[in-house]
Amino acid sequence: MPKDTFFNLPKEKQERIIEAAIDEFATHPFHQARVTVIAEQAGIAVGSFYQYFEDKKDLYKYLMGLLVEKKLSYINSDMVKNKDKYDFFQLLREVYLSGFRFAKENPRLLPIGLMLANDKELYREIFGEYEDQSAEFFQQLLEYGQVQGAIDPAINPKIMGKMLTGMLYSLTDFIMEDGKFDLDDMKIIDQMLYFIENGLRKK
Amino acid sequence: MPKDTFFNLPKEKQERIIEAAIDEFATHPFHQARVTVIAEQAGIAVGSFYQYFEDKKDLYKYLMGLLVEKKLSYINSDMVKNKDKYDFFQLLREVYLSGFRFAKENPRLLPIGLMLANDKELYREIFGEYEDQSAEFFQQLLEYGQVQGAIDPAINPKIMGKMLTGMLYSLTDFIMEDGKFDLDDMKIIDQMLYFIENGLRKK
Amino acid sequence: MPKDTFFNLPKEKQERIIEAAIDEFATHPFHQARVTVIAEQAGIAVGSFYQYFEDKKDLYKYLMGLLVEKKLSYINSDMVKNKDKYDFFQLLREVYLSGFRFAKENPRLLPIGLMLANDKELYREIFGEYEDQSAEFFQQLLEYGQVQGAIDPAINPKIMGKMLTGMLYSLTDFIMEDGKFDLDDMKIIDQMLYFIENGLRKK
Amino acid sequence: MPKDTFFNLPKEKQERIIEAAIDEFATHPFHQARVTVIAEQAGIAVGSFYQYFEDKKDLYKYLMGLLVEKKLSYINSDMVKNKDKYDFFQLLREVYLSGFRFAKENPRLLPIGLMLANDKELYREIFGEYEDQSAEFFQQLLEYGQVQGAIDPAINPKIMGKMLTGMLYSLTDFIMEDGKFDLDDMKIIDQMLYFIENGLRKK
DNA sequence: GATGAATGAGGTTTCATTCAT
DNA sequence: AATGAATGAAACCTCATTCAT
Repeated sequence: MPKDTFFNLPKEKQERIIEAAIDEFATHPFHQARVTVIAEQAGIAVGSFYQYFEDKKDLYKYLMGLLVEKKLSYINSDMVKNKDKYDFFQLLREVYLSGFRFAKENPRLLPIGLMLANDKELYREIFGEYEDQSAEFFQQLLEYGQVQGAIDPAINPKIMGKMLTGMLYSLTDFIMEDGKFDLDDMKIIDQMLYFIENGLRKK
Repeated sequence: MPKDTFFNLPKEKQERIIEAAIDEFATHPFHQARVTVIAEQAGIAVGSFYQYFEDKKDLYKYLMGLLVEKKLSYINSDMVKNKDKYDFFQLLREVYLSGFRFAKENPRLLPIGLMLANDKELYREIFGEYEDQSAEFFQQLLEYGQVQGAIDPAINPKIMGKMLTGMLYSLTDFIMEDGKFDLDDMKIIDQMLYFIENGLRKK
Repeated sequence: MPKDTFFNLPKEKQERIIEAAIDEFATHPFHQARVTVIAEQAGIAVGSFYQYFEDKKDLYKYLMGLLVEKKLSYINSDMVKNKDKYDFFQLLREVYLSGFRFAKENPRLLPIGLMLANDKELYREIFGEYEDQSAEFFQQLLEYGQVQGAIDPAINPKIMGKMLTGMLYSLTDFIMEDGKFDLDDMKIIDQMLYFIENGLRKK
Repeated sequence: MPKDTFFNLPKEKQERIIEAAIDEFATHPFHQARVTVIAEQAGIAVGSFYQYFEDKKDLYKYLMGLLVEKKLSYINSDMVKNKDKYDFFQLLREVYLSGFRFAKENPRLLPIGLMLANDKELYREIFGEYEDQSAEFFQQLLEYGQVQGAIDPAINPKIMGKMLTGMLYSLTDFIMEDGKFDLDDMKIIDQMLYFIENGLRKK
């Protein structure tokens, strides 16, 4: 956790630092990211950095917290709360849409998350041992869908949960390569769901 | 490219070095991987390392080449050559199976590829600007499938190519988390294809 | 010398600062002692510290002055003034006793003095070039004792002055290791003097 | 322990490094001593330093080992082995003489030992919890002397052990202030022993 | 006077690469 | 070719001191 000194800073300055950090961490894996660069970018002295944060990792963890928090803020909480009022495919669409919107509006945060995912050691230090929640979430959604009768009972929720996660990653890939595609956003989502729906729906 | 001195080495020694390198790069991102460790592991002197390779990156690039080569060796070349004799879903199954087998038999190579994928700068240096070939390959396959009449014409090959890639990644994830799942291999592949087939087949 | 601002402070606050400083300097050699810790302990801001003292050394010097002053306050000034009324061994006993009482009642001050004694550079800056006064004092006492006829004339006052000093240090060592010995205080002093008296008295 | 690389160095270079280290540690307390200075003095690169030693503390511990070893080499091992052939005061003289000779010939090592003695934390790390062996040694010698009948039974060996240690320290002080005294060496030792003998001998 | 954030020089340590044998 | 010591450019982090309010 950042020290109090950080939170006592004017919002504007806090943001400058966070922005600088995101810039650095988005372009370099943790160990390659340099405190000096962040400080310089943010227009503060290196010494100040260490008055705000315990060390480089401290800032990094904090950033990850923000990322998670922000990501969660994108999902329609109303739908989550009343998920029994919605049909499986409506829920799925919502999940994909929220992931999509988040990625679209926070493109620089994406690579940070991805890099972390590939540094097992660091990942564990930050998120502990807990597993890829995404796949698990989809798995539960699928089980629920099967109970509802919307999903083909031949589908194995565990395997398919993983697959839906993989496709979600692909979706964010589109965003990261933005500009290279002339497809409009809705069309992408619709395509995915069209495909998934045909693949999963009970026949 | 490694220097001639490297290729003049007895095969056994070459292999020892490659194995050591794989070990190190599989557990550490490029910048974290240490030449010293590789040399030690391989039982050679650090100085020798630099007589075989230009520098750390040189070895890394070479390794990547091997990886790609090896990966390609897993796909059934007969099928590729005579792909017009096969039906779309047969081809797809073959691709997934080869990816699966490769991952299963070369588990240490997987994380290397993943880490590289997250170091954009390095990636570019090694593979240049050229795009995710996997997605493109699937895209072509899909287009071919549509011509053949096997694939629903409402499917957008570009988008779906990306999705099939994402699912392929998920598949390798299963292997990397091996032991945690009690699913038998064929079942996983079958499930995936069952789902994909329902999702894509012309109705 | 501390600035006026320090002396204008309420006595209570001055003491808090001094106490904090003693705590820090008693547990860390000068260069290891941290201004921040002292300020925090004393409940003042770091900035304030520099309004009271020129710098860290300033406080340290001041502390040393206090230490010396306090130490001197322990010797029976009446005896010093009328030292011709007393016999050599009475005087010696008084000196050892005062050293003993000082150490006993100010245990935290002892290590500060010891540490300083080992940082020649710093020592010189604070006490200048002037020599170990303790040894010199004992030397004079011994010379006086020889004149008096109490001390064996074969004794060399310079050498023996040094030795008496060394034994005084050993005495304070007993205090610093307090609790480890089950000897009662008077017994220690008596032993020492018994030994010294036998060693020195004119035969 | 220094790494093998250090011991593989030509003796001459090893010595240059040790000399440089002694110089630095003799004039600065551990935390104040700078690796850079040692390296520069020794005429090696900083990087080399770390190829020879784990870190600063590693070198320091090694130095301490040398010091102890050297110190022990000064005592007449023949006498120690056959100590029952000697009289208490002969043994004591030998101990003081060896301490004296060591100090005389290795004046720069003395302050290092003294500084360490005052950094409790560091001391513990290097010598563990074990107590001032010097005092204990003297204590045993005294007990032996009492059994022999040479020493006044009224003497408390524990207290007096400490005192003899204190005087030994004073003796080394003479050496460290060398040049300031016009006393010749033997005279100092003789004086001390004359005094001690009178103080301790059974009457 | 009081505060506590801001500063930056300086110290330790790492490691890719070069050099000398 | 083979070796492994030598090098030095970074990088992280600490903390006395100054500054601005």
